[in-house]
Amino acid sequence: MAGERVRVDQSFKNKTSVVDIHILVVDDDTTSLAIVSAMLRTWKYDVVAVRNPLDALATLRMQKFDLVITDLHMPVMNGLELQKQVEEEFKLPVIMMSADDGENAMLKSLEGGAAFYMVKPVSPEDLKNLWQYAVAAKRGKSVAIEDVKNIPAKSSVVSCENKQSAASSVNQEKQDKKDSKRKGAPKKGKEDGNQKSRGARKRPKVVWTTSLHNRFLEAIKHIGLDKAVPKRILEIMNVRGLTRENVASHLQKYRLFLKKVAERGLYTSKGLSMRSNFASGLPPSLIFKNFQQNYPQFFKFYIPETKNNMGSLNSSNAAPNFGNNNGVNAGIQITNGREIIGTNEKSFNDNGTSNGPRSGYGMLDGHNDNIGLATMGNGTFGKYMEQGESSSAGFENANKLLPWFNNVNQQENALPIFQTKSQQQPNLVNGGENDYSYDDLLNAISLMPNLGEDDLNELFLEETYNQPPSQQQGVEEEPFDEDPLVNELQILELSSSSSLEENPPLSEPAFSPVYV
DNA sequence: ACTGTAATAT
DNA sequence: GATATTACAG
Repeated sequence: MAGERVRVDQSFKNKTSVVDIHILVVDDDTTSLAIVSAMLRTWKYDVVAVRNPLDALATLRMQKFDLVITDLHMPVMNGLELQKQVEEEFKLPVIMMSADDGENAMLKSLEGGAAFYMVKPVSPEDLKNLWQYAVAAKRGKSVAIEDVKNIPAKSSVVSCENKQSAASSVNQEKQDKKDSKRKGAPKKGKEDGNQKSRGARKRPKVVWTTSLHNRFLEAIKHIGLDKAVPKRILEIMNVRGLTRENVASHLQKYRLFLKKVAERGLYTSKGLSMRSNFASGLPPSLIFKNFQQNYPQFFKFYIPETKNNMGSLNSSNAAPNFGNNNGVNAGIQITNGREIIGTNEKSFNDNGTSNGPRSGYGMLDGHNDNIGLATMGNGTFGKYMEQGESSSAGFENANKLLPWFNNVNQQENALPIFQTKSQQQPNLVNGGENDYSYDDLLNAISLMPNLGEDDLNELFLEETYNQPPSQQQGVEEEPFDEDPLVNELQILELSSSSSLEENPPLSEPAFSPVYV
């Protein structure tokens, strides 16, 4: 039902026109309705016009739309009420339209959930770029909003991706970092500014779109976490124009992210944004399903004998080490906010060179949204360990665990992950082992401290806007160009020549990487 | 030759 | 703020 696709004309870059965006226009004023509809059609939108909200709802139930534009003031049901209903039933973005330019009406609409507010009379220009709302909503994230003017800051749709990791108040542990390098003298005898007019970068910046990042994640998964070094990732990603430096930079950031997440215990509201760039663009449930399918063997726990033994883990139970040459032990490190179980604060920043305790960052699988789905409540680990007495949310127990994959030694690419409720009690959840439902997600999330309603809402929104393919009805899935602006990066043809046989580069790219 | 890390530039 | 570049060290 809500899984229809939005196809963006490849040529939109020049023509600024969009095809296949279905818009429902609702206005009791026939004239206004006709004008707006006509204007929308000039921009090549597919438009259906109805005169009252009830008809609108009926129409929505019969036909797929990407966007609803409604007048605010209407009899029987006003635009706000309609928006609520549309939101609830169809999860479509609603754009409010009204001659009322009062702040009150605008704020009410936007706060009520409208994606945008347009004051009548609307101009063609106002309508030109509305497709971006549809696309943004559909993808649960922002797109490159280019020409839309006056985007209200409160828009719930626009740029929701960019507000990732807002606070990030975790920067405290790092200031005392003895600033070893780059301190006094840049030895390299290039003191003065002989900057060779580096104003123009040879290559523009790579935009790490979700898809490109997903490819990056897939490459890591493909290679194996501990072997995932820039050069190798680059090979596997197989993206034309992408440089090792690009990958290294991104990998650096990615690791920082992982570290942060691991340190924070994977569950805080602000620290783990479901919309992080490092979260896969897939909906959480789908991610999880995928993960389960891809790594069924990983859904077991290893329970360490004691706490604080991470640094002395022997080879048979060591966490995967993907800090390849610096002795960093990677593994999920559950924190209770202060102490990191399995290592300790002192050793966490230890930069020594001996075999002593090392800190590290937890590694997640490429679809690290999984961490957000971890169920850590009471009973979750009942199968594997004795439960404490806590009857609260149950994190106490979790703090005593150091779960990661049971095959950590067999496979170099072992990935630590938490177990889900579904995984444990497959028969109790929707009767299907592989079925991760909303309830499942909600259940898991709700057991995590510091997750507010907003987070849940976000999750639901994302889930809704990104229906798994299996739930899409009769809509063929084609690669979606999330940012069709530029298309310079191309996937290289699969070169099956060299030593990549066992791990051939990814093929069949499903994205359009871009430069900026 | 390559990597990770961090500082710094764009 | 995200990404690139650079320096440095291993």
